[in-house]
Amino acid sequence: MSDTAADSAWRLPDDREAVRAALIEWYEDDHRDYPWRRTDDPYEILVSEVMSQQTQLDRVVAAWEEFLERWPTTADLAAADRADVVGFWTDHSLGYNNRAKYLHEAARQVESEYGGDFPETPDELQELMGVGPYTANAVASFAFNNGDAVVDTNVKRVLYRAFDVPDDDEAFEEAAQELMPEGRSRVWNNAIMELGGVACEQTPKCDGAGCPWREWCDAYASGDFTAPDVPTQPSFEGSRRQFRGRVIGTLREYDELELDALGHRIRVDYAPDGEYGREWLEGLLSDLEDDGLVETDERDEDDEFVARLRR
DNA sequence: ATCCCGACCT
DNA sequence: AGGTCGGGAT
Repeated sequence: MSDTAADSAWRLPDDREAVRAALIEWYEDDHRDYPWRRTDDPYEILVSEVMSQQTQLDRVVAAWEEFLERWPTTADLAAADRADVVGFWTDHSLGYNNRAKYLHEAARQVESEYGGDFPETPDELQELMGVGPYTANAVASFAFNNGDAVVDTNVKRVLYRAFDVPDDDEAFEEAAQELMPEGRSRVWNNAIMELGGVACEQTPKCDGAGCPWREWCDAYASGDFTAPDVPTQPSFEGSRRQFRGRVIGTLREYDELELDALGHRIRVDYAPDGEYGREWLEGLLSDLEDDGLVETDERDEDDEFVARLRR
């Protein structure tokens, strides 16, 4: 048998129960008190997970509360106009508008396919739009205490440092699952992500945060706190994403807008026949249309091409 | 500049 | 397997 990354010589401490107990005790003793940690409503959990996928938690709190005040249940959200949900997303600077669409669509799925009651297993949850392996396990865990071990960038960093688990998705899955105490996914997944969030950060605070795993941690022993590579994103300034965001933001202010008018409002160097002109803008709008965020209309009479937010 | 509790489509 | 998707905070 070859010594691939997945079956290389990592192993968890023998004293596994002690490792588990130490982390859970550490978490229960003190942790950040985010409001979604005090609910077991799967819809409220899902909203928090989707919002926090690429947005800092401290900025999510207010948005989460307002979102649930406006659309308290999946039935409310399913009945909403997509333009309003996307608008809310933009107003609260929650990033990727696609996620607003996913959430809206997922709410409709829960209503139409599950009669308003969320499915309770990770596999079923993954069928919901925008819900992948991570989010499915998070919702199953935090709402139903019925998830498998979550593996996100925090968990990877912790496992990589503490137990020398190689930077390999299979290995992370296996190690995480082996470590999680059976039937305790709610507290466990909260705890291990909290560890990655407040102690085993990019720059670790082992002693400051009172890390409960110091006695077992390979990195703490060796002083090597290298972390798995997280792919760095290209700069946002001048990116395509930036202009997508501007299109959404601009179309919110108008019922509909003609192509050139829109172009001039999203970039100062817009020139209909230039490098960033109609052709470029139509490509952008075409993608936004495929994403279900925008609709366009060609009017034969005056040969006018208009765009508006999709309802 | 870099960070931030992934998922989708091809 | 790789490319794409926002934007505020630090």
